[in-house]
Amino acid sequence: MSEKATKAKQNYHHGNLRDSLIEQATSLLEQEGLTALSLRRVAKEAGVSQAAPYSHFKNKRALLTAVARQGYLRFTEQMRREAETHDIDLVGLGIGYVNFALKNPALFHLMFNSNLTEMINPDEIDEAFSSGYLLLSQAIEREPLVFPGEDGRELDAAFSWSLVHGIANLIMANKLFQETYTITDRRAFIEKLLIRYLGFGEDKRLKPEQLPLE
Amino acid sequence: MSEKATKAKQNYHHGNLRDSLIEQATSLLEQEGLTALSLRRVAKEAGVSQAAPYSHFKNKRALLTAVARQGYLRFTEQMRREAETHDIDLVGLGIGYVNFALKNPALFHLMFNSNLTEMINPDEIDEAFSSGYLLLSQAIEREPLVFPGEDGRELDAAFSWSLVHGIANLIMANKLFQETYTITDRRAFIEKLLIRYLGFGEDKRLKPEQLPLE
DNA sequence: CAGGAAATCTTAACGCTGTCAAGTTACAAT
DNA sequence: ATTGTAACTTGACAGCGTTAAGATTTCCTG
Repeated sequence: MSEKATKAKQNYHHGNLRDSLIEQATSLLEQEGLTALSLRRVAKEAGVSQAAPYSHFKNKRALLTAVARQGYLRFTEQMRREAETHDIDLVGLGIGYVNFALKNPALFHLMFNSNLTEMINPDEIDEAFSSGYLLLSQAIEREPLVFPGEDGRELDAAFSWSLVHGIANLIMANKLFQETYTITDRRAFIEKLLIRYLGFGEDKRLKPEQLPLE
Repeated sequence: MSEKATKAKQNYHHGNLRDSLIEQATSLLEQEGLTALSLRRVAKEAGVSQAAPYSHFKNKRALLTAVARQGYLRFTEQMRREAETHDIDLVGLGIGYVNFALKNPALFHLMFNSNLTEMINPDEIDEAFSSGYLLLSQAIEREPLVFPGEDGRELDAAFSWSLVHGIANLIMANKLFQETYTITDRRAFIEKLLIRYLGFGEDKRLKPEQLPLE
């Protein structure tokens, strides 16, 4: 037949269904939201029957957990790249963080805000998550301490992360800006916020970084 | 009959179904989570048939919006009381904020993190929400400016709110503390965080406030 | 006080969902 | 070639949100 390389589909055995399901689920998640993401639709999109996903995932939550896990890996990779190109720096990292949230709101929501709704299994993503947290710790190490004390680093880390995480979440909830703000205003506002309150040491310069904001 | 005052139920007409539905939904939300909250269960819990809610709410989202709306009102009322008893102050307000989130995690999540999943209609809660935002603005007015400039107040407000909101969300996501931390450690950590980074002026004293943390 | 309008609630049904059991197909190893 | 196992399909189940049609009660108007 020789259509193995070109299509690799319409066979009884899909060949790469597990990854394909994660991919379709991620795409469906970002394009139509978490509510519209049903296991049956993901299966249909992947070209298999309704129950096929159960060969690779225990249930819907297991699939969503895999999606979130891959989200953390992408997140970390993207942050690392940004941090490396503009030399590693806390403000740059914060901008990258908000950036990711605004570019992938539904995925970000699944990653961070779906513990409570039990849509994902937090234990299975700890390792993917903590590799991202390492970046924050490293950046914090390079900054001067805001307050002295033995728990200074830990407090600075919690502070920085909370601030950036709060900004991202409030923007996603559409609660941070006045309605009169243009997109340019919003970008400038976010940058000011991060530079002022996250720039621990001397006054920082604006990054050429652009925030998407739609 | 004279069972109007005692029961006021098992009549064909419930009498106060709308409020009763909101109440049952709120209770179900906190006790079993958003996933377990189905319209049919809420109706059953209120002692009416599956379709009865549609006499009072257009759909499930409208009911959840009413729940979130009432959550904002309770939230504001609680914050106002806390702020008044310990004289109005930004740090106290922040503690109250985190407090509320930890005591009512599912409700808090519905209020702030469910825009994206379209479980509530944001337009119908704006008014209930903004009365709470007023408290923040007032508290900010009484604090010294962190940085001078004409948008100083606005930036300070966005900063303060983002920080507190981020702390609340990260705690709810179980991402802020090391596992070795005891509950007492966690309380102290949160208070330190808020006092250090949110105490704009002189050094603040610890409030007698206690954070629940489970 | 009568009677009709309007509000409230019930029953029944629709398509969609997550999940499971049973059977079918393809592949891999002996 | 045979057999075992993994991958997939079909069919079914209960629960979901929502709607339509009809029943019951309250409320308003005369």
